[in-house]
Amino acid sequence: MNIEEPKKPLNFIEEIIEKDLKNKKHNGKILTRFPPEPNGYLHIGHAKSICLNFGMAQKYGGKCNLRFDDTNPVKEDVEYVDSIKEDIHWLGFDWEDREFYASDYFNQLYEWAKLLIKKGVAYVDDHSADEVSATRGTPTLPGQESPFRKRSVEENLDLFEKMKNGDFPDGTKVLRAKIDMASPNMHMRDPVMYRIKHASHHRTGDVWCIYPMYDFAHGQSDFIEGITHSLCTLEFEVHRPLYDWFLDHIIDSPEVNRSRTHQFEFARLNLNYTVMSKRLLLQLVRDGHVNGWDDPRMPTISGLRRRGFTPEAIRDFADRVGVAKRENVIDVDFLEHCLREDLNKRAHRIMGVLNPLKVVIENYPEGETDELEAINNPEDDTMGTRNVPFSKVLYIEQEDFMEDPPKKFFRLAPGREVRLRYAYFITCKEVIKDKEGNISEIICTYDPASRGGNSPDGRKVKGTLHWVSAQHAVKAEVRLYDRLFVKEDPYEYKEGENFLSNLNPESLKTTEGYIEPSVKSAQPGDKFQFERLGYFCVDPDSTPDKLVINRTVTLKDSWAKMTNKS
RNA sequence: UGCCUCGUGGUGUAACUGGCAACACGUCUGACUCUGGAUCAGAAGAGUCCAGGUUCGAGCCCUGGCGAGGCAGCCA
Repeated sequence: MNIEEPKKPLNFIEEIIEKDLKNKKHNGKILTRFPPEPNGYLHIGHAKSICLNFGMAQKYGGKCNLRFDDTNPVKEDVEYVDSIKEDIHWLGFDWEDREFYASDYFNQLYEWAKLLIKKGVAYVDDHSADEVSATRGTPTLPGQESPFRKRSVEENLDLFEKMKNGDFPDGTKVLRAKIDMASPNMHMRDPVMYRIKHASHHRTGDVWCIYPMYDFAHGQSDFIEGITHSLCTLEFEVHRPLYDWFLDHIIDSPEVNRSRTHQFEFARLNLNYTVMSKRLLLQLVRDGHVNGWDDPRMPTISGLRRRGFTPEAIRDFADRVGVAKRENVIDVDFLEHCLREDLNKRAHRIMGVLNPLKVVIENYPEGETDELEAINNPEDDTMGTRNVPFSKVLYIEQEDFMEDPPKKFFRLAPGREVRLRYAYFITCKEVIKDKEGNISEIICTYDPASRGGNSPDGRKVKGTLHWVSAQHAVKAEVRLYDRLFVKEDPYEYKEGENFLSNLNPESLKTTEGYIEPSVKSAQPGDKFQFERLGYFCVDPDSTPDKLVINRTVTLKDSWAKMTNKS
């Protein structure tokens, strides 16, 4: 465990686990589970839960199960099962052979339902959904008992079996727990345990036409698997009495009961400039506001992966935001900070120009090419060096030249000398404009003695620019992403509007970039830093003759910050 | 006029279970630099939602307010 000096403070879950471990509550065992419903793609909020559940298991020498909460066949699909498994593995976690489904337990659940009927604490209700709803009361008003509540055990057993056999159409009957229609906790007002759905299930096919509700499946699934700590988000807090109630009525052995599973709730992750609801994410996909679940602007795991995030960065993020019970909204900047920190250490550096400005080196021999050595990663010299070709015609970034520069502009301007990274010092001699007066190219001279980037006379230049040789550069489609929403809180909109009106119309801009030839061999998923610009990765849309590159995140830019202020 | 949970710098998370609030991110300085990146050094920023109470002493305990979130699917 952790007996070391720095001892990071424990979150409340860790405190509970350590206490339980000390008291040998579960015979010193820890077993958690990650229980997604396969009805959508996983997002960064799930990543927090995955990291927590697998992380606790790892930290305390336990295991973590993967269990699909597949109790509602009409919403679920294998497509989602597959994507969820892929995402969890990609994040770096493994459930080994412990891949379970709530549907694995349908038989057992059915038996337990009959047991509750026999105990007189469950009954078949003929009410329609509307009637059930109308008699449930409100949070401030008690509900009314159903007239079917006092059916005999025999009748209930018979009816329930007929429900199972498919004798009744959808919605005509439900099995309910007999608890307390006046309970201040709505979930205890005779909650529905089973409903009829003549729908085929992605795993059990047409074997069943009645399906258990979440509340009647989750706690028991935890119990069957021997989960010690069932971690979920805050909205399930009010379900806990019910979670316990079902178990109370199912477990008859005091010894088993002593170490049985317990639910603990933590606050879900929220990010600003982002929506996290599966329903809304689905809407974005279905209505074509983004290009699929893995659109790099989506907060889905698959979107982040395609955007160029690393699992390490996401895990670090999950670790650093912590776990507590209070509502929180985390700055997306912090997520990006964690990413930059990771990529800074590992990303191969190359040069690429996004908004090219032609530079002609007047005194450089026509047709000649020079190979200059460039460092692949200044943070890690084991990554070595590469050669970058230099020639008479180059591209630099438009923003790196100003005809009439302000005080603190360190880059190129008429008469000024700057360094081209790993290459030469150049001095701007002339600015050439087109008929409209736009700068079309600039003429410079270079100092051959500054080859490699330093001048023998020790003179200094204030600016260093990235560049690319025009004749050697590889063209690529570069996709520049920005946040999907313009508002910090996308749910804040005017009356009559919805969250879609907060979509950022400029969340994706595409441009043609010129990149140094070493990218030619890059494969989808490869990540690198374009010096001075940001981190980028190769998109799977790339083909052998067309490179598509995503901008993952920009570098911090203190010049931009300065100019934005004034 | 119900129940549950929560309320600590701008944002998160801590405070050895009562000893005058720490860490990270952000912000602002400065140093260094062949990425205006990275790195390094430093600063500002909360007196812990409010009001009482217990105590020598409270962010931690008690009482009462106020505020936020959750709960009325045959969704999970």
